Amino acid sequence: MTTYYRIGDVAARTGCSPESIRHYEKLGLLPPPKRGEQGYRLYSQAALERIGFIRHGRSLGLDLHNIQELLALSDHPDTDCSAADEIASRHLEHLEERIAKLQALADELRQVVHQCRGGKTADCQIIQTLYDHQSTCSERGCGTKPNT
Amino acid sequence: MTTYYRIGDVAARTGCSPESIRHYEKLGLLPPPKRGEQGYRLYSQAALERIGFIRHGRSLGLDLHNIQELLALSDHPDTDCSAADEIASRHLEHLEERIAKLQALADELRQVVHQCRGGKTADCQIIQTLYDHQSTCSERGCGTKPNT
DNA sequence: CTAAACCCTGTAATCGTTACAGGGTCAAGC
DNA sequence: GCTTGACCCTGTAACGATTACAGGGTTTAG
Repeated sequence: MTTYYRIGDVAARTGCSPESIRHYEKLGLLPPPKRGEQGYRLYSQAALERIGFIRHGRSLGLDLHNIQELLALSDHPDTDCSAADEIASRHLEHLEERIAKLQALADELRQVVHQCRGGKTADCQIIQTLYDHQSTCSERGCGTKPNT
Repeated sequence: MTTYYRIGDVAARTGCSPESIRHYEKLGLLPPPKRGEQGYRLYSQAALERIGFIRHGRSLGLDLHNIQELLALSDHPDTDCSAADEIASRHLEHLEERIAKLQALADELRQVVHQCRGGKTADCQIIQTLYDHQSTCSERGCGTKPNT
């Protein structure tokens, strides 16, 4: 009596494209689903929830590797859950670091934006700033890695 | 009398790996450099500054496409520089959007982190939250795209 | 004279997702 | 019947920026 959904239905219900669902399966985040007569994938309600889990994790910015670890924990209800806490805490730290970096970049950009109204590029403050390494960059440790 | 640098020297001076330098050349951000007798690339001071421009742009989070446009503007000093302002402003907006999104994610994560000290994963608040779509997600428009 | 440290080219990996190509299956409408 | 469109399948390549090879040549220091 359990209902099964084809991949298109699942996509519509979860907001996760069929391509991504197949991708998750290939990566091992989803178990190989039942197959219908023509080889179509058939998903149970439990699979739907697992996909929801993945999407929610992604929407939080977790990478698929972390999500896989969380799913593995979830698959073993008797294990200690401090590992889950670890993953979430670590990700939160990453987020906070990234926010701080982006904030610094935005501050830097704000200083140059709108400095060149109507001028020629020869005098453009933005372009000058990009050519000038020392100006805003050397004080902080910002010259190392491009920050996404 | 102009000094020329080999790619390794340039890498050391600019903090840009040789691979990236060759990559920028292939993409057309850098003109094909002079070549020494053995085919080694030889870079002028001007090329060094151009690479510095690229790196600084990257460190601000600009993508290579935008940087290429800025370089093109810089190569034509007589053109109007409002296009540069456009690019910088647009990027600043993107940054601010991303900061806001990451901020929201961090807030959401903070609510679940450290909720499961010492428990079993069966009761883990973090994992529960991920399974539970409606909890924190539906109010805002956060269920759509994963945010980097 | 040999080993390390360079340089070259070209290709493939990373991450998550999307977009194809090339093919099969099934429904409704003519 | 037969076509059209909407599905599904597999496998591969694209995106962006960087890194890591493989497989080869050159220079330099010991």
